[in-house]
Amino acid sequence: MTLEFHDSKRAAIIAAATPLFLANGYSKISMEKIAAAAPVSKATLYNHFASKDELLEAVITQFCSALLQTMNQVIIAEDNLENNLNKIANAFVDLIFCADALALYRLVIAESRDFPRLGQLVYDSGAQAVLKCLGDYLNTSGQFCSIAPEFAADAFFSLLKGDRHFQCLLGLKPPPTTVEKQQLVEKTVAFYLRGIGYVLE
Amino acid sequence: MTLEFHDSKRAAIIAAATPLFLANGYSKISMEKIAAAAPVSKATLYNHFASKDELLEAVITQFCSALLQTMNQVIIAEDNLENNLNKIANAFVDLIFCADALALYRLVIAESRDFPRLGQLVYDSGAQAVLKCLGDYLNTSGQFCSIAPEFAADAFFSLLKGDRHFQCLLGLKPPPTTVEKQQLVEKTVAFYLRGIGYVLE
DNA sequence: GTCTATAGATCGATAGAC
DNA sequence: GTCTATCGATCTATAGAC
Repeated sequence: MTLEFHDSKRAAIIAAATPLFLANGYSKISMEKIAAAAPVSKATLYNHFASKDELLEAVITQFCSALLQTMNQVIIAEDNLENNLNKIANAFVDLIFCADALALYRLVIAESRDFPRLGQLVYDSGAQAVLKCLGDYLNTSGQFCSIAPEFAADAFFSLLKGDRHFQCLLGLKPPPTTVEKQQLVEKTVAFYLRGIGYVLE
Repeated sequence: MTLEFHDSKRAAIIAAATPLFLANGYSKISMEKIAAAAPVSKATLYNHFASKDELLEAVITQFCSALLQTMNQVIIAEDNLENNLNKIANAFVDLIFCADALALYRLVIAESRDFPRLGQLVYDSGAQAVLKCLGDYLNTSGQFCSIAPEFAADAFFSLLKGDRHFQCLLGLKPPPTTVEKQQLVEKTVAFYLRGIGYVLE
């Protein structure tokens, strides 16, 4: 058995770096702090990740797929539009308002200028997949006043985000409670169905 | 005449720091670079601003009021709802999609964790004022299916932001062109009027 | 592969001359 | 008030022993 990298150390590094980056941002966390939290030496850190940039990318990649697992489990059944939209809306607000997702938003927006690949990575595995899913569903389930499906899908998620999401990003308000999220979904779906010209059954 | 601070130097410092912070972020710009760009010595910089934090706050404060001047010039005339919404929408998308505003979004979201006052400052002088203005207008111009005015105002601006604003924040897409903005406003206003239950005249 | 120790650079903030 | 020069701390990344 030749000398090999210990995957457990790599996992430990990522596990230690993830909450540090999410809670404090990229530039405020040094490789020294990550090494101490792992805990490994700084040299070991650089044996597994060629640079701090590379470590950040690994952290974001793994964290994105973990976050999106719940959203991908939403299955659109053979039900009426209103019920399906409610189901999608609940999963979506749970996703975007959880503390981890908010921290991810902040981190990626902050670092996307210096790491363009980061923004692309998060968008492709997140927003884009969700938008396409709803767009396809709307496209197959009927035509609504000749609204383009892409526009309709975008509108749905934008309404659900709303101003509250922005306030949460700025740390001005806490994430909505379960009750607040329920009210948000109800009002939004009702508004949305009228907007796309759907007549309630 | 006693020794006094030269206001022109203070203005020069802010003028030099503003584009640097907006284009590169807070932590990547050193006081040395700002001093060199002003141009003043680093000691002079610290005579006008006790710390780097204080300088950032002054930069954001001044930049916010400058950005919002155009939006505040929108006057809601005695016209029908559709025309007024179109007017407001055009001013809003011009504001939020301009390169300066996008850079401000990125900067404030990135730094709001370490400077909570920054987020409050930007939100109060920006989003909150705009939301309240539209909410009051909707409240006086009629009742729409018993939708709360705050919800209705939030929905309008959220629809206008849409996914494109997020993509612009991440640097994945350029700001929409004049034509694209026009299309966005048209589609959004039409969708919105149906959503709030307004019958086109 | 992992460790300790350190190089090399940059940062925020200050001291003292004028 | 403004300047030059510098302190003390912190950072990313690496060299060499085991």
